[in-house]
Amino acid sequence: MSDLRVRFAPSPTGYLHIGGARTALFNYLLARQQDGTFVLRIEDTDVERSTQESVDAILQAMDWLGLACDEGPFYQSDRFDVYRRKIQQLIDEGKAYRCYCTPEELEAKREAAMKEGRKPKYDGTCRNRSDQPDAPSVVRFKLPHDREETTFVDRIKGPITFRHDELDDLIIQRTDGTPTYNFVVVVDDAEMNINLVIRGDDHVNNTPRQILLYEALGYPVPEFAHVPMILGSDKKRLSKRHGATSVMAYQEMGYLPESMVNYLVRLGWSYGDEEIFSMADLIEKFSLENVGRAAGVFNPEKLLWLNSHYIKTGDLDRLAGLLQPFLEKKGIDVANGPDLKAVVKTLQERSATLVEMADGAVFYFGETVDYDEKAKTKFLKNDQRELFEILLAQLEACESFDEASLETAFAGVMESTGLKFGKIAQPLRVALTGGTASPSIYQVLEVLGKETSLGRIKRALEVLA
RNA sequence: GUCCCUAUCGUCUAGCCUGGCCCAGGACACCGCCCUUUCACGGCGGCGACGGGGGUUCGAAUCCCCCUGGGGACGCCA
Repeated sequence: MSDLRVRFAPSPTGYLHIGGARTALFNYLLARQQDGTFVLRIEDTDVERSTQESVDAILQAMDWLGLACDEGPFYQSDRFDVYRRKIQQLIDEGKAYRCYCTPEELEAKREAAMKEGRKPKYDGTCRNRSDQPDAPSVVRFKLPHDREETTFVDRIKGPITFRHDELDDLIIQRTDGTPTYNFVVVVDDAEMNINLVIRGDDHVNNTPRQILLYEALGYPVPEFAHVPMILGSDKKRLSKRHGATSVMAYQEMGYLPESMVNYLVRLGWSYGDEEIFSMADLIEKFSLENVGRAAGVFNPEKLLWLNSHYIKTGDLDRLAGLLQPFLEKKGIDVANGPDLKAVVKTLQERSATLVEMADGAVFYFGETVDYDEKAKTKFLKNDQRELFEILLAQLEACESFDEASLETAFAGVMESTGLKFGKIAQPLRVALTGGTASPSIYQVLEVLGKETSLGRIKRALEVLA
């Protein structure tokens, strides 16, 4: 085991979204690759907005993607006493102080600053006061001014420098006594010995003050790697109006987890011209050095393409198992039909999602099919009566319904009717499947089986008009 | 507004560090052709980009500067 320790630290205020999943994935890949440790920490210091349902949803999504953690999940809500001690320590050392300014006062100052074109910062009103009014207070970190700027070398973006006069005294404890994000993230990452923090780009601005906090607390400063954001097609931050952003929504839409993993990793990372990566490939090949520095646009079409690839090449047994719930959701009793593996085999080349596959599979189940109206009027006409009767006789005589004997039977039909294959196949397809698009007619016959196939042809004979 | 990040086809990207092999390669999408019993798959081909301006250099997508565009942050959210 190497000493690399990384973590994923979602806040449980909703489902796991695309962006979070990618961050989690990058952490996971590096941990596995370097035989390090992947820690999962639930950032629920905002007691108001955090829910157990969200925690469960996040855990479920990570499980679906195959991102198992090595330690955790740890909950920050279990650790409030640790934070309280550390805050007291800072106060005792004169590195933090109580501030009695009200939210209203602060808001007014912010607005005024913005209006004057200044960066809205806390003005330090309470920084040096010695009285202790009997009023609600927050605790602020006293930003050290012993140097003018802080620089860190981001593993993805390179060196980044912030001048300290851009920073202000941030609140580390709220009026209600709970600690804030920028404080707990430092304490926890330090206490959990995290030495590489991989997180979203939106945190670079927090990094310098966090570094100052590490120093004030006497902790070693970890390395940072800030991964770019994911945008929607309009280059705005990805949100629900761009479509589904929840990882699990894609499972419901019939996506395979490996498609999502493959897509997510290629969004902002590349390995030459390669497009297809298994988790094992990624563990071997992933590197922060090849992660791009600019934000990327989420492209559902490419995800769909990857999904069709993985369905096309997927294991039949597994796909059958994954497909079953989608069929059941449509009210289909899979026991009343052919072997699911055989069904999948006929459909995997023509389905981009499991939902599509389920749609395409319904005709295999049940005694009869519902005819598509247009298909029926076009192909189930009275002048096809003779064709169907010959078809019926030839297929009846067909001992086994394998491709070879079916071909023989069709040759017979073509000979006695003088029709081309297409003229036979299309009406038969409608009789068998109810529609004009399906797997190859031989496959359909074979999978449906002799009894069902003949039954459906007989029924077609009854409805000819 | 201020600060930070960023910039190759519509999108994801290779190339950039170590200038010439790049009148820029791959993938998705799109278009056409082929294959074909339908729908698909597949094969072949096409469309399509170095944001702009200055430098440096014999030579720049590659190095430097400015501009512009895009994103992010500026919370008693994380």
